[in-house]
Amino acid sequence: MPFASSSSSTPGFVRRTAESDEESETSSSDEENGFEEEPPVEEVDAAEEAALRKRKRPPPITISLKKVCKVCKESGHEAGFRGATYIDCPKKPCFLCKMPGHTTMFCPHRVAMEHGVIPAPEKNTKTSLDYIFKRQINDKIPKIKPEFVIPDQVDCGLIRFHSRRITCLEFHPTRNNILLSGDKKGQLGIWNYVKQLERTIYGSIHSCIVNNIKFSLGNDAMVYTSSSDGTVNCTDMETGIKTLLFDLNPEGWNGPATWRMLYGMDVNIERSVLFVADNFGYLYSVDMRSNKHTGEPILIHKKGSKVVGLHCNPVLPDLLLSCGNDHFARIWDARRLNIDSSLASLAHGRVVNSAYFSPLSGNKILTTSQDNRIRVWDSIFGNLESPSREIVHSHDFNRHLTPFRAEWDPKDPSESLAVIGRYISENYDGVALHPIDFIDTSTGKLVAEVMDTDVTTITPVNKLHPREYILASGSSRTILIWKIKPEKWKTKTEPERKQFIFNNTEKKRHGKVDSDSDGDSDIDPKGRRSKTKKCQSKCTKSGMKKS
DNA sequence: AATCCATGGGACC
DNA sequence: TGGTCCCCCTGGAT
Repeated sequence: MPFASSSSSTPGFVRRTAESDEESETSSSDEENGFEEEPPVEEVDAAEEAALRKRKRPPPITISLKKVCKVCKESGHEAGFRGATYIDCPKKPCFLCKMPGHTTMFCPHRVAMEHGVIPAPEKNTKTSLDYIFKRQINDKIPKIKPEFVIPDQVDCGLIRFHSRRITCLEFHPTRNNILLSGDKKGQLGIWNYVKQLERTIYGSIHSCIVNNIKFSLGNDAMVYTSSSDGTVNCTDMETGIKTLLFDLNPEGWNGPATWRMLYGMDVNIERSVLFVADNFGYLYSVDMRSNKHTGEPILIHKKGSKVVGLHCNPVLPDLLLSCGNDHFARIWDARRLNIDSSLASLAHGRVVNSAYFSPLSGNKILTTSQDNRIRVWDSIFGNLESPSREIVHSHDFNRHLTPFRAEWDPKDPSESLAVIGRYISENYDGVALHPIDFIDTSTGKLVAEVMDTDVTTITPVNKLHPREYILASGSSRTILIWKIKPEKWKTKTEPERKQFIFNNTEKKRHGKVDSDSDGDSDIDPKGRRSKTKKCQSKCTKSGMKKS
């Protein structure tokens, strides 16, 4: 059993570890009057003019007498945070669904905490009873699809031993308690999350971003990593000794026009072939027995564009799925790879961050695109012209974040449940938090969301354990482990949405702790006690490190 | 404490 | 095809 099994108070599961996270509290302030602290109008204009002069541009010819919107520079409204709620610029398209005519606040696809994916305008016209009623009616609607389980209780632990942001996570294929992590700097972390202090970091595996961590069947002591430094390495987990398998930049750095980076990687276990793809659209195959590059590089996406991801079909390993910056995901027969030989091209509105075959049957495809849509194709043997469903979800990202990827729950027999971090924040009791969403991809419904008041950063990297009810997340430099108690998991046909808010500081707990529950907080977003027990805080005062 | 910047991607010219 | 500017939620270095 992970998490040191002990009693329900989980003493072995230390939330804070030595040297971990002094700085993690920085952005937790939530002034309700941030706008009142803006400098006066004259200063704003002076600063703007100075900035413009600096850029050697003519000064503005108009003098605004009011505060201006920082997004559109017009007066009359202001975009930005009001407390923990972000107010959109009304002149811009909705930040969530990208359609004009409304702001994120009133987007029909808004993930609003009170009522799932129901359009937000109802927010102000209905009481919560209406939603309970509606939900109960909905529960009566029969479902054809197989059942799956959603979390009912979660427990959380975190650690910070990377020095840069986490870029990828992978559970060890056979050792249940081992999590591997890659970071922006090129380091590889190995963490036994049951024995908190048992962790290693290998600092010289790569020289920049680790984009993929994979294992090959047969030797689970060796871990394969690909990186934006253009190399694939095979590292012995025990010794940290690495073997260079593949190097796309043997000449060294000669500028961005020639520097090749590896973003996609997967292993065809049957054939012992490792596929990697670069930022110029090319696919490479490496024989894992001889560690030799085989064949010629093949252009699989628009020339000069980045191939973002690769995935081999779990049932038909010769089927290869790729996705790229050219707005396409493509299916290939790996035995007959050549230019223009793709079996299917799946069009997307923007860059495709990820594309995955479903983990059990391999028959479905789940993609995440920067157009803020998760797409599902229900059968690779069916019509692939258009997706079976498009789910609007906030995962637009800027360059400072690891791209969001919706990933299947490998344990869900119905191949419906997926997990993905959310970009847009919600106001959770005065704090802006970015939850991790569990989505039923068969209906598009949000069935659960988890977040921690100690982690105010965005959590783009998420990985579900292949066998256990555990979610690993990477949020900036922090790695989180969410344990979803198996005995508490419910099987449901129409899942009720669950929130898991970890409220770990005395400040945040103030007045909201369920005194009967041994320190477990039990609040809903408005600070009222909720009907069901939703969240558990495992951070006792003694377990916390205070600066 | 404020500012800079990383080698991103899109829109627009 | 290339240059320029813009961007809601970074975060380390200076």
